Amino acid sequence: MTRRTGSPKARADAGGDDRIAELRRVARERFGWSELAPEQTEAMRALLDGRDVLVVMPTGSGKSAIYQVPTVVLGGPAVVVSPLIALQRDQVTGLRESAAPDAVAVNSAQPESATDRGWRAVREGDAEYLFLSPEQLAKDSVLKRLRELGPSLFVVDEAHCVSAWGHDFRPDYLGLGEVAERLGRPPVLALTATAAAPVRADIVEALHMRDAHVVTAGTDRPNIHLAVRTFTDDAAKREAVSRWSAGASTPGILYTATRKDAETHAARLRQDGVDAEAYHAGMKAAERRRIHDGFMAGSPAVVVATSAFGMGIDKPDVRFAAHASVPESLDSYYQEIGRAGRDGEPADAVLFYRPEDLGLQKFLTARSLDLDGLRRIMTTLLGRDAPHSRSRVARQCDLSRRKTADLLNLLEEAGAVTVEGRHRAVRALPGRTANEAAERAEEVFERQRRMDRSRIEMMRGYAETPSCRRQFLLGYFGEQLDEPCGRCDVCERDDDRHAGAGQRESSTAPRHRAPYEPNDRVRHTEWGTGMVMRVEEDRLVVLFEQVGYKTLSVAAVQEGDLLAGA
DNA sequence: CGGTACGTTTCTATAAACGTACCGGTGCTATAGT
Repeated sequence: MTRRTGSPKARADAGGDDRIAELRRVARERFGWSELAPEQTEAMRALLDGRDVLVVMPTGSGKSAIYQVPTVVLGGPAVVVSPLIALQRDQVTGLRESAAPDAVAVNSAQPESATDRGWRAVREGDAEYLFLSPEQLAKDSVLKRLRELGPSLFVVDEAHCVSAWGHDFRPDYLGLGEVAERLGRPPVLALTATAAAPVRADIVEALHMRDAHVVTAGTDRPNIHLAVRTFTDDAAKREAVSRWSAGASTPGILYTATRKDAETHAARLRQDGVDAEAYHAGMKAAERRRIHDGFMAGSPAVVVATSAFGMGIDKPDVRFAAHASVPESLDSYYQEIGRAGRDGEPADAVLFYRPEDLGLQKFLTARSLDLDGLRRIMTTLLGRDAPHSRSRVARQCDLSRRKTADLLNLLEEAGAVTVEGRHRAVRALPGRTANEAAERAEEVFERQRRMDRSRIEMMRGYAETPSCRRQFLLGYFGEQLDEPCGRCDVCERDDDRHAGAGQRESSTAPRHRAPYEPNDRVRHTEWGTGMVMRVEEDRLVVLFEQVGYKTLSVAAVQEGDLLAGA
C-alpha cells in the first residue's frame, strides 16, 4: 500500500514540538479550547504519527477532540462510526454550531437529498467529519464513495459496541476492520469510556488495529458512591426500589431489566409524586426523543429505563443511577452508573440485587447456534474457487443476511473462511471439510458463550463481594486501588464495625499475600492460559482466554499445584 | 432461569393445588402501505 505524500508518517518526522504546537493552535483557534489534557495530546500525536490508537477515557473528558483536532491538521475528512442515529444528529449539530469544521451524517433516517448534500459537502471540503453506522459501511456503494474521498482518519466512537454488539446483535461491527482496509487504511482510532481486558482485545481484533497505542485516563469516578442492597423476595425488592427512588435527589436514572418493569416502576413513582417517565425501545421514536430531550432540560426528573437509555446522555448533574435489577455484565453496569455525577459532585449508584435476577441475564445472553447453517455455508463455499458475495451465500443457503453475517463472523474467527478486499466477498480456506469447519466455528461460539456466562458471574461477584466494591470494580477494568475506597457500603459498614469495637485494623498490618499479582500471566492445568485480574486474601480472579472469568481459592490452587506462571 | 397467566385436576369446590405455555434487551435498514 502506498501512502499519499504528506502522509501522517512523513510529516511527523518534521518535529514533535511543532506538531504539538500546531495541535494546540488548531484547538484554540478552531475549537476554542485553550488547553489540551496530556492524554488528549498523547493520543493526537500518535495519530499524526500514523499509529492506531485505542482511547479509554471517561465521558466528558474530551474524547471527541482527539479526532476533531487532528482531522484539521491532517487536512482530510474523518470517517466516524457512530452506533446511533440520534447520536450522529447531536454530534453534527454540535459541530455546525461551532467555529469548527462542519459535519454530515449518512443514514436511512434522512431524505436522500440530504444525504447527497452531505456527500457533496465533504467532497468539496465544506465538511470534514462524516458520521455513519456500521451498517452503512457494509454497503459497497457507500464504501466506494468513501474511498474516493481518501479519509485521513477512521474513527470508531463508543467502541465498546464492537464487543458488546458485534458478536450477535449488530454483526456489521465485526466487519469494520475490513472496511478500514478498503478505505486505504488510514490510522484507526477507537474511543470508549470503559473497556475491560477482553473488550479491548475484541476491539483491537475486530478493527484490525496494528500495534495499537493505548491511552487511558483513570477509570475511577470517586464521587460516585457505590452500594448494593440484597433481597430474597421480589416484592420486597420492588418496594425498596420505589421507596429509595422516590426519596433520592434528582435528576436520576433508574434502570430495569424489562420494558414492563420500566413502565410499572415509572407509574408507581408518579403515584408517589415523582416526575418520572419510562423509556425503552418499544416506545415510539418521537416519544423517546421527547423524554430524552426533557430529561436533559430538567423534566422528567427521573427516567425509568431499560438499557436503551443512556448513550449520548451527557448531562452533568445526574445525581443517581440506580438498578432495579442486575445488568448482564460489569461492563454495562459501569457504563450505566458512569452517567451519574459527571459534574464531580456526589452521586449514588445503588444496585438492588436478587441472585435470581441473574437468570434473566443468562437467558438474554444465551444465543443459539445454527450448526446446519454453518455446514451449508461451508459446503457452498468449498464447492467454489472464487470468492463468493455475502448476498449470494445468503440466497444459496436460504439464510437471512443478518444470520449469514453472524455465521460468517464465526467461521472467519474459526479460520475457516477469509474475507477478500473487494466487496467483502468470502472464500473458504482449504484443508477442512464443511463439517470440521462447522465444528471449529462451534468451538468459537462455545468460547464466547462461556465468556458471556463468566461475565454474569463477575456481576454476581460484585454484588456479593465482602470487600470494597470500588476495588472490585476497578480491578475488573485492570486498575488497582491500593486501599479500600471508603466510599462504598462495604467500607462504611467496616468503618462502623471497627468504630464500635474501638479498634481499627491497620492497613499496614502484615497480610497473608497470595503469590500472585494482578496482571500476572498464568496457566491453569485445566483452563489454559489467563491473566490474574484480582487478588484477595484467600481468593483470586483470573481471566482465562478460553473459559472467561474464574474465581479460584488460593489454598486449592496451591495444594493442587493448579496454576503456573506463563 | 424464573415469573406469570391460565388451564386442569381434585374425595365434583361459591377452593386450593398442580401443570404447562409463554415471555423476557439493545438498532440499524429496507419496504409496504397511508
